[in-house]
Amino acid sequence: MNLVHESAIEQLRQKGYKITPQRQEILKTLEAAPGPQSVEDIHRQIAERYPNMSMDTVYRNIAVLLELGIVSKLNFQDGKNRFEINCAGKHHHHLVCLTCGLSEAVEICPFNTLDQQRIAREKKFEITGHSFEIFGHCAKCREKYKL
Amino acid sequence: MNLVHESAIEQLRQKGYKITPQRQEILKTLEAAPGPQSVEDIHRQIAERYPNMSMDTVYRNIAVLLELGIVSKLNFQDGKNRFEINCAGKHHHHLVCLTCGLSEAVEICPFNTLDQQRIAREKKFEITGHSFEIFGHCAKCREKYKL
DNA sequence: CTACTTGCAAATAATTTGCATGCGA
DNA sequence: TCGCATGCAAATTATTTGCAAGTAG
Repeated sequence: MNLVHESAIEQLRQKGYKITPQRQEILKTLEAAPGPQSVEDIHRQIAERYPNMSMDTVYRNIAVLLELGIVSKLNFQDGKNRFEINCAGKHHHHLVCLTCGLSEAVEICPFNTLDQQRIAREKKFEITGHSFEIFGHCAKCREKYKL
Repeated sequence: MNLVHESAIEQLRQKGYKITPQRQEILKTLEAAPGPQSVEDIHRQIAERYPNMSMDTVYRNIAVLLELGIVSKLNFQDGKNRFEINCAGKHHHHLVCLTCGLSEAVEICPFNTLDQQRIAREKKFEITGHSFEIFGHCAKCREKYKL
């Protein structure tokens, strides 16, 4: 089946977390998502099929998935965090439209290994991650609102 | 006097905003700050001298300063936004310690003009800004908690 | 004087937590 | 069975907004 899914489930199991239907739904939703999803987004999608799924379960499970490094947290400056599943070998960042709020992935990552090593060495700082988002206005909004 | 301060005041004036003591205090606080400040940080510092300064005034004025490009908004993944004054010619980013929450500025910006132009062209995306933060553990915390 | 501002309080919005019940291993 | 998980509701935290009173220009 899906390798990402299997590996996530395996990691959960190994750390003593139980494989509940809710957890699986959250994973499935993130896997199927076209882009980063907010907790509300995730909840809404699952609630269509499981009306008694609660928001806090999403929050709690996202926290677990973050802890295990299965998902990443992104901030698009609109007051809510968004999450996306980490597909190995597909490191990327986002163009975030400040007008419509939609985001698009871009493959470029300007933060190269050399710079990382230099900073780690010079500052004795252990780097665990980085965030890089590009803000602006997308083609559609520029056209629509004459930006 | 302080050039940054003067230019900020001038911009406010030109846009029809009034130069209230509250606004000046907020600017002074940001100018004197050693790093990005949260709204609460700013409020606390001013409240020592002006006990009836309210939080919402800080929020409202930060919004104005952001609008005019006088300050930048930063997100350090801890649930609150932080702000810092834009000193011309001193573009930089931050090392954010996930243990103690403190940040340190680094001069490097990996996002070069060429990449910006390429993205703008290829995606027809108008870039207005970007955020780049490096997360991890600082030297002090690594020592203290044996990370 | 007059429009922009402020302070207060109440309203939102996002996220967290306590607790009794439920369910995977 | 046993401990992690869940759902519900209440609590927190960050931020926004309505409104009457205040003040810069």
